[in-house]
Amino acid sequence: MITIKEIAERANVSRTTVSRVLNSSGYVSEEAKKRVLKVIEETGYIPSENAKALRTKKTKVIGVILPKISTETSSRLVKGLDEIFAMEGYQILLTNTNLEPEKEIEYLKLLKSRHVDGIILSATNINRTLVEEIFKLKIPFVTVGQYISGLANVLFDDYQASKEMVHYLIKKGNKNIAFIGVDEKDRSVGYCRKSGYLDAMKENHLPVEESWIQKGKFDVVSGYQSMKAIMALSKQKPDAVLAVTDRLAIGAIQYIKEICLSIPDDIAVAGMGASELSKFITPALTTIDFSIEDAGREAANLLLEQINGGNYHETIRTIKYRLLERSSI
Amino acid sequence: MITIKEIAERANVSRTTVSRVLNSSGYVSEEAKKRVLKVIEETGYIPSENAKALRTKKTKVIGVILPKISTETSSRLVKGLDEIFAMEGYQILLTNTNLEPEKEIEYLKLLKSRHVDGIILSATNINRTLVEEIFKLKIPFVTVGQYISGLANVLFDDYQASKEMVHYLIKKGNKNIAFIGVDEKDRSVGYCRKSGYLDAMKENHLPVEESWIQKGKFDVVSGYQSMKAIMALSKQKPDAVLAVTDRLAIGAIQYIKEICLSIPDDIAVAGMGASELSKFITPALTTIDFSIEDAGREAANLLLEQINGGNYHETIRTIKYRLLERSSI
DNA sequence: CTGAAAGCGCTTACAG
DNA sequence: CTGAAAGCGCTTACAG
Repeated sequence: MITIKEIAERANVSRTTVSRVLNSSGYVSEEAKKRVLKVIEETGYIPSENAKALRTKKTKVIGVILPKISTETSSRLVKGLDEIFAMEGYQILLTNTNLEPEKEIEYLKLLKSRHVDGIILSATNINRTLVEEIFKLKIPFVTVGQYISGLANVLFDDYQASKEMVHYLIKKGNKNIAFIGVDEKDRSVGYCRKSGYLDAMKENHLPVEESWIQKGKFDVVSGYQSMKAIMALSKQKPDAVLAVTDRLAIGAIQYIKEICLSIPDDIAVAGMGASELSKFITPALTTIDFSIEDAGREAANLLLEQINGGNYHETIRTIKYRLLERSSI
Repeated sequence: MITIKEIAERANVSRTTVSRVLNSSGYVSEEAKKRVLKVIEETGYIPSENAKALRTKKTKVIGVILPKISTETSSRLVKGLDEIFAMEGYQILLTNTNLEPEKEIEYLKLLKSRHVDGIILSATNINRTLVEEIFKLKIPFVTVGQYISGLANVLFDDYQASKEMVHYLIKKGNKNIAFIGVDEKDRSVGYCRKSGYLDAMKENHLPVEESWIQKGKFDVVSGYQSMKAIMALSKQKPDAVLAVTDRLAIGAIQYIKEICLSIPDDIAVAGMGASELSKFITPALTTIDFSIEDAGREAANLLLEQINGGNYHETIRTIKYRLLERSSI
């Protein structure tokens, strides 16, 4: 491989001078500069970022920790991140925990060892050891999707979104509203969205039958099963259902169609997430768009602020969601 | 930051010895080893991959160049890649050209400057300069999706898949089969899939009306428009349509529904790509699953072979596709 | 305007 | 079994 040394020799200057033209820093005579540039052009020399990083302590790479690599959420988030980071000349080092919590810590260390300039964590479940490790790192850090005290957070308004959807259902004439959630260990999707539902029902003095509340697992099949359970177990049959995820909602729709009830006349269905799917299924699904790309952009900007300024105190940015009215309600 | 030097001092050994226990290489007495390990534990020392890479010329990172970051194809590909690379301790450095050809070359250089151990290129349009740059790089390299002579290629069987789908359409009783394609500059999706269609029609002695062949742009809207054009311009109305992409097919379905024709009775619709969408729209779309994850795994393995063995001659691996029979035909 | 030299944090012959 | 020293490819005070 060709190095700065060789360029220096060929151009008849010192490595210092080559470095200066490379970084346009310090004084270099036009003449010397021209010679150096010519040699670089001829040789196709590309400076080693690695060596540079070792000296300067800046790698211009950002580590991203994802819970799952090929979900729509992950790819929308990465898209938003990349938009900002690419503009500033940062690269993204991708890391996928596959939902295994030990991997989060493993990757935290790995990213540290690679001297990334900052880390973005798309979190699902937060535990104490993870948080401790994050603080040990002492590195620019932003988490998105789950709140971690003391850090920079980009959050979705899970509680309000869920609440607003219930209000919307009620406004549309529904009263007996069932709910398909997920494990509450997932604080945002599991706990907050359920709270929103419960509080909205309470505010409207609407009773909630215990059997109306079922728990699924982020996939279509468990949406189907949850809906089935709701219909089987409830005394008062619901006239609407809110699922915390579009896929869950789609599963519910499948079951409702199967038993030949009509949507939204017999049962209205609400999803959350605004997946691509939601637009094209029949009936088109009314859902919440959490604007994941915005979250990505916001997170990138927050991280950049830390990298450049060094503002490390707790920050919370809540991303605006939109309720997409379609035909399932 | 804490370095190997400090560990050495604290453990009362040389940096050499610390390095040896870090890499379990060479002889180290149990006693010395124990001391070193203890200090590492206490200090939470994490060796710098950067410094290591500078010496060893191995970074354990793989550069991936994607045409678009948040498509289903990209994320399925990355998933496959990650499965293999993660097992071998490689990280993925992600790079997104956003379909701008100049960026491909830019990122090629950037990845080189970061001393990635190899590069995976998910290609769309191939041009001469790009190919030249790739060869200049002299670095383990695999392209997926488009053939580049002299390199390791992971390809989809676009021609055969398209042909088989037409045969299937014919077997199901369709004769007048229209076609929605894309620009033929995209050799795989545009050119090969169209050839497959044309040849299958010819083999079956089926005439093709010029107006049956329309060109879209990878999105739902242009599928809709293409279908509209087909219906408006054709003398003999088609009884089936093959779209080279599921999104195109979904656009076609939208238009067909809009003019109150029934699918598949009046017009059968075939897609390609096996997007998530295809499963859930009504009617469920018959399509081709190109097994993108397999392609990712295959590409990763090919690259690893090059990295370890240094086998640089042309290779072609064609990934098996599956025809998914659903209700749109 | 220019260059010699030190140093970033590692690994690896080499000598003992 | 262990360590001194050189070197990976850069940048950056410092001196001139």
